[in-house]
Amino acid sequence: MANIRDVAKKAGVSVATVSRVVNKNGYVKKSTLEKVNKAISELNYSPNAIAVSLNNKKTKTLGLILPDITNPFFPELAKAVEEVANQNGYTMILCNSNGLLEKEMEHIEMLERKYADGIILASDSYTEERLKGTDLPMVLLDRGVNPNHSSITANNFSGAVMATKHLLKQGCKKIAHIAGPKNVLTAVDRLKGYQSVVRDSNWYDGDLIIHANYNTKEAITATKKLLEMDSSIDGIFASNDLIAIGCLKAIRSIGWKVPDDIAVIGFDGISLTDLIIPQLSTIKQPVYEMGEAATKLLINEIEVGKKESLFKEFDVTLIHRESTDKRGEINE
Amino acid sequence: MANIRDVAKKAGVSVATVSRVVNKNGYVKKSTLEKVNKAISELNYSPNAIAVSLNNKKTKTLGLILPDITNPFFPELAKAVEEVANQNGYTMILCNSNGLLEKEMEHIEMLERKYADGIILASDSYTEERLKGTDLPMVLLDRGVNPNHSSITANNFSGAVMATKHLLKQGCKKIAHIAGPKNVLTAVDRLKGYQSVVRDSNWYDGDLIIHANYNTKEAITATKKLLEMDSSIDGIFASNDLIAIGCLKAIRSIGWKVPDDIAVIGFDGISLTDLIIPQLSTIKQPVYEMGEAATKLLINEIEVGKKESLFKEFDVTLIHRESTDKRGEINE
DNA sequence: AGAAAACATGTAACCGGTTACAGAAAAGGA
DNA sequence: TCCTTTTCTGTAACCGGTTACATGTTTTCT
Repeated sequence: MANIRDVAKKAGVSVATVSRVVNKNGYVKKSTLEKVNKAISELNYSPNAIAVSLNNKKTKTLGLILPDITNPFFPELAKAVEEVANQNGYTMILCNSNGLLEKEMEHIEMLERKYADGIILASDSYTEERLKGTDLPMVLLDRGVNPNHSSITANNFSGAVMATKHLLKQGCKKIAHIAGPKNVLTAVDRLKGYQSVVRDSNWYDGDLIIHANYNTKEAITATKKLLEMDSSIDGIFASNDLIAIGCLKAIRSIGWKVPDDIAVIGFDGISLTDLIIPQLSTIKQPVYEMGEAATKLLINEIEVGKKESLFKEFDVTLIHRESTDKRGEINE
Repeated sequence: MANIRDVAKKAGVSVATVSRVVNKNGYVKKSTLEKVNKAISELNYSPNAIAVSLNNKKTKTLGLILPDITNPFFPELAKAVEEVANQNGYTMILCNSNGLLEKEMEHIEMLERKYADGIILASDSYTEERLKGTDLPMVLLDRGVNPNHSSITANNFSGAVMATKHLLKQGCKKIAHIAGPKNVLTAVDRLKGYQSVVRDSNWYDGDLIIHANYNTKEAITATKKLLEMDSSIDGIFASNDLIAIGCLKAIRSIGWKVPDDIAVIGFDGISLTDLIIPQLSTIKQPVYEMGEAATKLLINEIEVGKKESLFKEFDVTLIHRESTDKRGEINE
């Protein structure tokens, strides 16, 4: 591949002039410009991005670190990040941390060595102290307010409130909550939202809360355990959609009917919820918008610098579908 | 961040010596090595990957271009690629082409400029001629044999045969096929597999084949059309799982029962098939293994060079679940 | 002991760009 | 016309590494 010296030679000018033409800065006589452009197109020259990066310490590369792209919540996020990045001339490196702090740190170090310009970190496990070594621009997803980094979140608390109230409105008399892991911020907020609604009900009992990881398998066991313990439960608010799907499977396996015997609502709004039967009610996060906002925020920090950490919280919306439709409000 | 000259100065040696220590090549006296290592750890030095790349023209970066990470088939592939890449010290750039040739070419050019070491291309739309400008190592997914590039495929034809025969064995008397787009290779192979089994049946008719894109929405319309046209159809082989899910929804909306009135089988084996109700029978591709193989092949081509193009075809497996279980073979 | 081989380290060119600086040419102003 | 300003272009240092080559020091072997 042709380099800048080849072009300079062919055009009969110096490399500096070629550089000026390519970057459209400095003075260049019209006739020279034409000569250079001719040489450029004849040699099919385009500047070596590595060499450029070595100079300006910018690679036009963003890192996206997430627990697991295989978790259906993340592909849409990744897509948003990639698209916005591309629109701004950036490229996206995808890293799976499997939720491991170690992996996260490895990835961050790698991205630093490779001179990534910034990082979007969607992490369960991150603790602030571990990050302080890094001075790369970084935007956090789902991490809550934080003095050093901007962050993007959905309103998990109010979403949980909506979900729980929705179950009540549908006529549920005893609502259980399958919560996510105790150390995950979003799970904690959703749990708090649930509690804030039901705490003062006469049927409320701490045993109605059971913890599970954000996946289907564990949710099945948890649900069975829950319903064995108390068969008067007629509503479940699951901390995310994958858990909710686990509920649905467990419920079906013991022969109960959804939503008549028991209503189920999830959280996240992954597309799967629309594909399963019965269709799952859920609290939808504007995932794409969140990824978009995170990326724009990051790019802005990279390009114009950061004044202060921003904390942006997105509203969630209730999607009412079959799995909670005890009152037949949905007409297909 | 400290650079090699800082380390050299601190250790009282030349940069060449530091480089030798870092890369463990050439001769270095034990005492010198210790001095240098001390300086390295004190300064927390790690070599600038950009500068290294500028020298050896290798970035330890792979590009993965795929139509849409949002399509549930791809996250697992992406994960495999990322994991294998990481294990070998590579990093993965993810690119969505949205199935557009233009976008694909843009991404390839960008990856070239950024000195990616190789590309894994999972493409529907690619045509050989467009690619000939590139001399980057490249492995193709789902593209069939090809003189210039190695490729990884699943055995789509034999999978389609398995699916169709499975429906027959379950007692289906008239099997329709919802095929994927005509210009997509995998879709064509699957169609051929279907035809090879049913061609000579007395009930066979070209109208039993209908085309749809690889998504749920179109599949719903297609299914309804199909069943309106011929209500004696009692089995559908869908060209992929997303289409199959569309079938399920359409069938349900007209009040038929799966699998009693009609059996449905998909293709791909995405995890969704296990989560929906009824659980979907499908032909499972070993997606992770395919991504793994593609990445290993690519890295091998990058590091040891390529002798010839390899064409590796993976076997698929039938997963028999509720959606085709007309004979009650499955005991839960 | 002397020569050859192995070990140890530094100098400087190079990868492919950008850019500060300097000098020359053209344009503008008095 | 002469001086100042603006335009134009080239030289060379620099970004942060790697490595060929030269040179010097030890070891090893006869």
